[in-house]
Amino acid sequence: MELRTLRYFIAVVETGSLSAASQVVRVSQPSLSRQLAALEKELGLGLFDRTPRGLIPTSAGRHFLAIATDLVQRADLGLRVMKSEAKKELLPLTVACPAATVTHVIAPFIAATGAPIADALIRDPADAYAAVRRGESDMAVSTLLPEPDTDSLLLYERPVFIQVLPQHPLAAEARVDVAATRGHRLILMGRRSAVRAATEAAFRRAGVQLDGFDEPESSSMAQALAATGRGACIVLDNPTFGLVSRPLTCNGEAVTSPLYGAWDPGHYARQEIHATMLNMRDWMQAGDPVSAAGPGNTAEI
Amino acid sequence: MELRTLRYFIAVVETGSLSAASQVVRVSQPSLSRQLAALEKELGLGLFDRTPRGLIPTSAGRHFLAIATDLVQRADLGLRVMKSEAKKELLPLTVACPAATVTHVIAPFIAATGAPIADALIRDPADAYAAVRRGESDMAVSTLLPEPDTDSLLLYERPVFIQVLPQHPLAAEARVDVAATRGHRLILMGRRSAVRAATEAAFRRAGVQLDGFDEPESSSMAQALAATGRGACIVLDNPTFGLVSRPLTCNGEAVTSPLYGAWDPGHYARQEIHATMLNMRDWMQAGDPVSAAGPGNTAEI
DNA sequence: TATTACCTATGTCTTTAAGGCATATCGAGC
DNA sequence: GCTCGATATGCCTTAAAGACATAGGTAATA
Repeated sequence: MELRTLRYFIAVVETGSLSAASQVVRVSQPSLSRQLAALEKELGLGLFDRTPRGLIPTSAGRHFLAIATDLVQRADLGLRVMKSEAKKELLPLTVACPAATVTHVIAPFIAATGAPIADALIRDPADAYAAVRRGESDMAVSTLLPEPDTDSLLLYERPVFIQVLPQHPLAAEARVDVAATRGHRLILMGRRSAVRAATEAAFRRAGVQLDGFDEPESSSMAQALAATGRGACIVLDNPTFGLVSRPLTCNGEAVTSPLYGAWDPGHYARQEIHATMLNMRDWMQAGDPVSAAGPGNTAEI
Repeated sequence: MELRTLRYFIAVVETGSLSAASQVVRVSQPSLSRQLAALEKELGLGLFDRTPRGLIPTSAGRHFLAIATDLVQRADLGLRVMKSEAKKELLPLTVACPAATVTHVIAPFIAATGAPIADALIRDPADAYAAVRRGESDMAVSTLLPEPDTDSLLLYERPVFIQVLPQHPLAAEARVDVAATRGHRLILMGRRSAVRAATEAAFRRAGVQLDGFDEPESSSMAQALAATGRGACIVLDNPTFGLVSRPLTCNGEAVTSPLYGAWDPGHYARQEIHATMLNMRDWMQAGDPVSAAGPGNTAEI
């Protein structure tokens, strides 16, 4: 069993046929046919059911797919790690996180510190950790609580902002208490987001009724922005361009939503990932451009 | 980079020379020389310093060794898992645990349930978890608290026994309270064992002074047995052949020491390992031959 | 029902990489 | 300077991967 064979196997599962896989791995179809047969013989079981329309993996084949992808993924990762070591530079890391986190956290962090983050994959908060698990990225940044079997870190307790058009009455205040939102229409983004949970908890704590945010528009940023034109307020952790952002407070305390970093404890470059995450945490806590911004600064955009 | 190459690389690191490694992997020395050179070229860095006395790995080489062994180990494990699946049987598991655990727990468990445990590696309690981490065994059973990044299970709270010769006055009691040991010489095995910790805690709780167990003989079972001839009492969780074992109690409650099971959460057969561990736990809790034994039964041997 | 259009499997040949043998080379120790 | 034990290299052999042509089989379709 060699890694090459495993790559062929994976390509066949993914494409569903030898002919199609042969295009992907740039090897002739007969060669694939023979090597798969040899692999099945070595393992002692059938990995595919052959049909005239292609190959469909058996249950053993699906099981082996998990093993094979794990191995190939680790091998590629190992190669990446060693090659970066050869160039005597830090391994260029990739991070999976929501789109707003890229623009508001990752990009400024890279700009400020030169951290070795080479690419960012846009993922839902709920899918960011899964991307790490699938090996698509080296680490994840998300608002959701990391799963217990990953290495993780609380990066920052990010303030939640009330975001309105400049002419909105709430824009006159430096900070907005939950009680002060009474009579205003609030829009919370996402059905199961951490910001929504933190906001709902704050309103519950303050004993203030909260309504009007399960509307359909709450899932679309464009519709939410349109609603601000009709006087609505968006509740979000990342300031929105064109709106004035005012920290939301509850009994004088800022309402916050956590931001976590997570990575695979079995990653060959876990030390470097851990170091990068610690840097990101320190950088955010020392002077997150968002939270440190005064009313006339970044938070105003 | 293929698995074959990685195996060669590992053999060279382990033997320290191409000539010696060529004996191990049954490939000629020149072939190894060439393949290692090709590997170094592919990675873009030197893995070894060549000396007239052999090859010594560079720091990059030592780093790559960790990656290579991890990959090869997982590949072998994957092959094992698939082959057991091919034979439609459970994967024959191996367990690392202390010697006494084999005779008193693992062996009776296999005999009673037919669990798929094919082999047991004798390891110190402190080294059992490390054996799993090194890939030497699929799971570990130990008295020590498992490390947080492994999957683990509390198997059983095992009673601690006072073990004496049949003619010893304490043998007349069905159970021995910590207070009743006053005036007797106690021997605790091991300097940092869980049984010692549990026993010391029980004596502290009862306010009874405990002494005489930091003697040199406490580390050797043979010397401890000899001491019983001079009236001493051994404190252990596993009954000892030739001695009478009486449960140790503290304020009426049995003094116990925990037994844990642990395994690698990334193991390809983690479900099967988990199931086996759950079976072991249920079996121990339903009727551990040691704890269930009356005074005239197993505990008497 | 015959045809067509896709598949996969197999026979045969080519190419490439691994492997083996002999030997050159090198450095430490005597 | 010589020997010994190591690695590296030239040259040949072998085995496996790969390519090409083609056989065989099934589903959709005329």
